[in-house]
Amino acid sequence: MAKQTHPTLLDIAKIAKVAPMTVSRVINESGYVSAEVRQRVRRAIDKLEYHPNALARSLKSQRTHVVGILLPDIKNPFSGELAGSIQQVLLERGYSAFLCTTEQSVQREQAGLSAFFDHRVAGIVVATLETKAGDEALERFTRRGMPIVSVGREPGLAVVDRVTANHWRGAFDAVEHLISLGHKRIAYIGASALHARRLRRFQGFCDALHEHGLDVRDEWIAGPAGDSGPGYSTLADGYAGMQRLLDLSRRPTAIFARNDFTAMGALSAARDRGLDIPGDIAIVGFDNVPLSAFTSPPLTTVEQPTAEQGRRAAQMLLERIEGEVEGEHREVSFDCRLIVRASTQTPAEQPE
Amino acid sequence: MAKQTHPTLLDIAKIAKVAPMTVSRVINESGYVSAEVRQRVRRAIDKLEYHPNALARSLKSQRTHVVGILLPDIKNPFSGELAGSIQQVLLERGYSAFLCTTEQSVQREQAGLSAFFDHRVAGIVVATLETKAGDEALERFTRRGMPIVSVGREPGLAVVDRVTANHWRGAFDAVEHLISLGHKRIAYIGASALHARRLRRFQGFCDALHEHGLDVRDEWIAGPAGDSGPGYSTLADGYAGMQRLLDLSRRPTAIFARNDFTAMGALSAARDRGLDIPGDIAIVGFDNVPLSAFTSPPLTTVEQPTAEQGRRAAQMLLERIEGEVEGEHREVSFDCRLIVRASTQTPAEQPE
DNA sequence: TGCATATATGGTAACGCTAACACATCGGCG
DNA sequence: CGCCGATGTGTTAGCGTTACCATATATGCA
Repeated sequence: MAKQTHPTLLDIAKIAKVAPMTVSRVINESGYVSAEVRQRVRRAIDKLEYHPNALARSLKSQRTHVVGILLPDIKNPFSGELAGSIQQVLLERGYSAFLCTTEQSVQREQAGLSAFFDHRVAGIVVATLETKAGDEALERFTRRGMPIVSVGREPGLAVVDRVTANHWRGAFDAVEHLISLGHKRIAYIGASALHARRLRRFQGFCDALHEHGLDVRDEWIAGPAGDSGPGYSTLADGYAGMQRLLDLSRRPTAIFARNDFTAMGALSAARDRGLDIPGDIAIVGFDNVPLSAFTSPPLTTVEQPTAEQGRRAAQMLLERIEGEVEGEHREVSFDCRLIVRASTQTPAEQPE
Repeated sequence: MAKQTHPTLLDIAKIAKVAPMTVSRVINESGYVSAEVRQRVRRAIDKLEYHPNALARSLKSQRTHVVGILLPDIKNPFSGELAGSIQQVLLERGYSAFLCTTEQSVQREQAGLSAFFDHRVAGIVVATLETKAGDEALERFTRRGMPIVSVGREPGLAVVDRVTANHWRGAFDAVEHLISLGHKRIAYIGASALHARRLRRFQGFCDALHEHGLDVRDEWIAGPAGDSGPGYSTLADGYAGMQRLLDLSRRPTAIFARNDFTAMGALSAARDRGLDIPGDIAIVGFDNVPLSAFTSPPLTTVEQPTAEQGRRAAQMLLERIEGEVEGEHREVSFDCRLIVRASTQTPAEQPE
């Protein structure tokens, strides 16, 4: 067992020849301490390289300065940027982050949430997809008075405040953009029809088609090969999905991909078949990852303000933690923005 | 102030009509407890949804089950994958992760390390670039008996165990691959000559050229525009660097990029100039990010086993924490692997 | 029957810190 | 001169948990 030993308040007190309480006062700059004693204590602190034990402090004060962040998977660039922006706000206000990624595992989700709870974090930011067990756990936590903010989740129960982007609208706009270019055969890549229903981006896709009198054809909805569930969709999923769509006798002329990586996979598959983008087939992505501006052709996509969402979520959480805000759940929704690049244009003539 | 209230051992003890110590025994499954009492206690625990306070436990037992992870920036896919693989091992062994990303800020690095220390983490995994202040802090921590494992860092001081990949060799192999194809004018994109010196990938690049009697020309070393330091190099850096190289009267015929994103930026810049890859100019990346197989053309690159490094680092750290291993610092180095794809081929004839 | 051992439970103190209170000493002022 | 508030320091207790010791009954065996 690697044993660590650390000096305590008492050690400092002995060296400075004062009571522990006085040392505490120096550290917290609270109460009265004479200049002379303060200096003596400071010197002892420096000498021993003393750092207060946050565990003991938290136990005594019944509050921590730690926030739990629950993310789906860290490879997803959305998660990364979110974590970074949340952390920035936390650090500025003297909080630290306890992080857990679930990687689609309910077990990991439970383990992570338990760890948060056991360590009595001051609050939690959740950015995972809803699960039954997860929602129940969160609900238990809120009953104990733990502030929670969700990011990018459906308006579920159990949650105090909610930050999200209008994915539905973003998808709607993207698909309407394709329609306005003259596309009538528009496919979706990113989740099976079964799982897609839960996704707002997919709903926006469907609603845009309906609004313009176009069909949502089942064969034009391409999920991952093994239908692995509603998790993040990858390059390989996009590639495989596009291949399936291109094998159809009645091909789509445009693709709405669930995210940029899926779009890039689709792009790659089309290119490998010798097709021209956007001449033969148009592609729209979602998320505006940095790379989307550098593909060939650059990808038309929808931007969601990820960092803003993270910052806002952190701020809202801290407001709850510090008791600046109480009462009703709050909801903040950010707009998405269509970014038209070269991967979309009017379709070539096609046989009906 | 959002106040949380949690039941304690004492609450359970009262309900189950036993002493707190007995409850503790039930929870930890230590010592003797009769079946009947155990059941009574269990029922009380379920009724109140009691969860032991990890803070109090840690304070008493003088050990935590929390590991600090210090990362450069989370957007970097290497960091993401590393964090994920470390976490997996930690969770399996009942540990949780305290995470901090430095984003090139010495101040954030210090704040993060202090937070780790104040919370008395059981150990630390560091994957940031060396800084003077950071090394000093780590050295102080080791003096206190805190186990530390570094990943991907130089063999610096202050650190117990070290996990790394042989970046030098990977770069050497990649450049030798270009040379074997007949390239003689090979450029580097990713850091200014000043900062590149510290990078093993750059050293491998230089050494390969020297070994084959080729020059390392200063004008063929392209760093980011503002020379922003040794941090991660981006798509935009690659794009801008390639533009500068293509403006030279004496152009390179091949590019060794510091990482895949830089390579993709370079690829994009070359394409925008109407150049053919690899016909006009060959490009090699580094890291084998998923996307590198899907660019056009797919990118020749060097793979480093990121997840293995993370898992190994976590294992080594846990071995130290649990006292299974003591004494001398250990070093583990993983091999990189050249992955030849379509972005490299024999150069076209060029005027000398 | 007596005594060692296994089984079962409780009491006390301590981990490191700080809120709350107690107790000084000092200057100022009616 | 006595009283008040400001200033400076110490004492006590408790946050929730568990290590350690004490106690009590049950069981086995000579």
